[in-house]
Amino acid sequence: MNANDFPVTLDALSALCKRRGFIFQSSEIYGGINGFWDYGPLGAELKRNIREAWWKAMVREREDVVGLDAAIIMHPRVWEASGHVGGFSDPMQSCRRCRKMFRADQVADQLRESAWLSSWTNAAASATQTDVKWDIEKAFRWLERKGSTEAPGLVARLAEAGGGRPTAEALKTLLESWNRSPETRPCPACGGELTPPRDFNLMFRTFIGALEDSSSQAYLRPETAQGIFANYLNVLDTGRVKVPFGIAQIGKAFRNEINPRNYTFRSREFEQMELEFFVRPGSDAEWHAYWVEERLKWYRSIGLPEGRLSRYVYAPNELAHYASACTDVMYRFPFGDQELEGIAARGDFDLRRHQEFSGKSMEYFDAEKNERYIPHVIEPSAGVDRIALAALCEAYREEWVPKEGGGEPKTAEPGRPPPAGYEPRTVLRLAPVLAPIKVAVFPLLKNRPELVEKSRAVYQPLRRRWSAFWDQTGAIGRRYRRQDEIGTPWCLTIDFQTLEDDTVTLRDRDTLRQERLPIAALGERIAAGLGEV
RNA sequence: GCGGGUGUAGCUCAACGGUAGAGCUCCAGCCUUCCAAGCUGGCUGUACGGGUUCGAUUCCCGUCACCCGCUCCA
Repeated sequence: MNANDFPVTLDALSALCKRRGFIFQSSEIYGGINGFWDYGPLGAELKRNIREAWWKAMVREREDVVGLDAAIIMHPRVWEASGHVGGFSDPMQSCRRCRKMFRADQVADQLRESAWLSSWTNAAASATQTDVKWDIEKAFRWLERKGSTEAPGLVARLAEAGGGRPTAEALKTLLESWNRSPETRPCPACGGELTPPRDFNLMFRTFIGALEDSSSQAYLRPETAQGIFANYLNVLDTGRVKVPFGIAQIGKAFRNEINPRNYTFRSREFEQMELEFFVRPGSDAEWHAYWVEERLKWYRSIGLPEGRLSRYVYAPNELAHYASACTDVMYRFPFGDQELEGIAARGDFDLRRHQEFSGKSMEYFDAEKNERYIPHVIEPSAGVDRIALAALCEAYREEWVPKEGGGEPKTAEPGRPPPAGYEPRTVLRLAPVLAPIKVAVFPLLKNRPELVEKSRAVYQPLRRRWSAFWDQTGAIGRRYRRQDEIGTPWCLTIDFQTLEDDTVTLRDRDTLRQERLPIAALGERIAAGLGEV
């Protein structure tokens, strides 16, 4: 890689993606809608290539993994079992000062355990034999003494209410308000003002049938994984599978993210590629390590280099209570190291929960070992859109290329004009397997019918096999540049020699080199370049 | 979600309380024997809604979107 750590900005990349038809903002003609993206003709091909590379590596080439395509909307009980409804469907309050989030129904409990509040209560309570009363004066003195360190949010709030500095009067008003309406209670962490309870469930809700009431409420799946767990028994019964085995699925998932950012990186609608790999309890660690390596290998195979990939290993206190290990595959985006995929060892949590909620036994009988158990699961879960974005970031280059051909491109130095004899180009150096268009076919000149006709004849059989493109517009150099910008690895040019001996020139996107080869050899040459042989 | 900023053609940018312009791109034609050449012609725009005004792209308000920071991301 060149010296510049992040040679591409998201601005430059998103401009190219829009200009060339990779990615559009959803509903753009109506002003756009935050958190949703549409993939144009080239983006659709790119994503399809990513999915196919994954499916090939995870399902087709393996004997121990089968595929699945489950519905997006599932029985609402699925999300109770998974834990998505319950902990996260309750209204939340966040502190306007320290920004911490609290479940509204837990604020009272958390206040009882709050350090600043007990300190304050102890200082302000004036106990008689029959009653405990708050002494405003004492309370105010505590605030003046310890408030700014122990409850800065509360002090700030009183100062605001008191017109610059805290007053006993403002305190009295505040205490009365807390007694009147519990929703105005202070932040358990800092004493600041909490927002009113708001719904922070990140699942999109919908209704089944025409009646919109609570009994018909359903959710768009926030992850594809549950479709796999819910079908575990079906696949076990019909798929002729034996532990260890996996079920793989690709599909859309939806999360009502509070604040989508970084182009397509965090979207509200996104596509996941998930594998649930079921193993014998006790072999979790071994299989987890295996899948981390497998997945990293796959990322390298689609052109993401070792140097930009990393793994984030969760510390024990970061793990969900049921997980024994989790490793994220990270990619160095222009906006920092971010997760492409999480590989988690989830134990038997999911199957056990579904057993509990559905009443169906999830036990597996292991005939070889003659034992019965609920399999443990290793879950590699990847985001298609994130991988597409990483591939685009990785591929995007601004280069200087020699004007007359013959010579290697150089990496452009940002903000400087190219040296004499060179001109700039933008190129996507996508791995050929991901390139939306594999090969472009040009007649050298468009006003020579024999060249045009011949080029069509070369093009037709190629497009039946690969995504191919034919173009006769403009000078040949311009057509090469256009293909460079969308990542087409090879361009074929039909010239006058072709008419004599049925050979064409094949121009390489990355090296700019041309080789002349017989039309009959094209199929093999391109297949080899794609690693298909 | 909070604070700040920004919205004019596909892109980069002009202009103006009274007919919105350039370069590049794109399309068509001519030309062109391998890396964005040239000539001719053409398409396309004031984010959306409301207000003020004789008249609003311009001023005001709201909404939406985008950017930056914070937050959030099971």
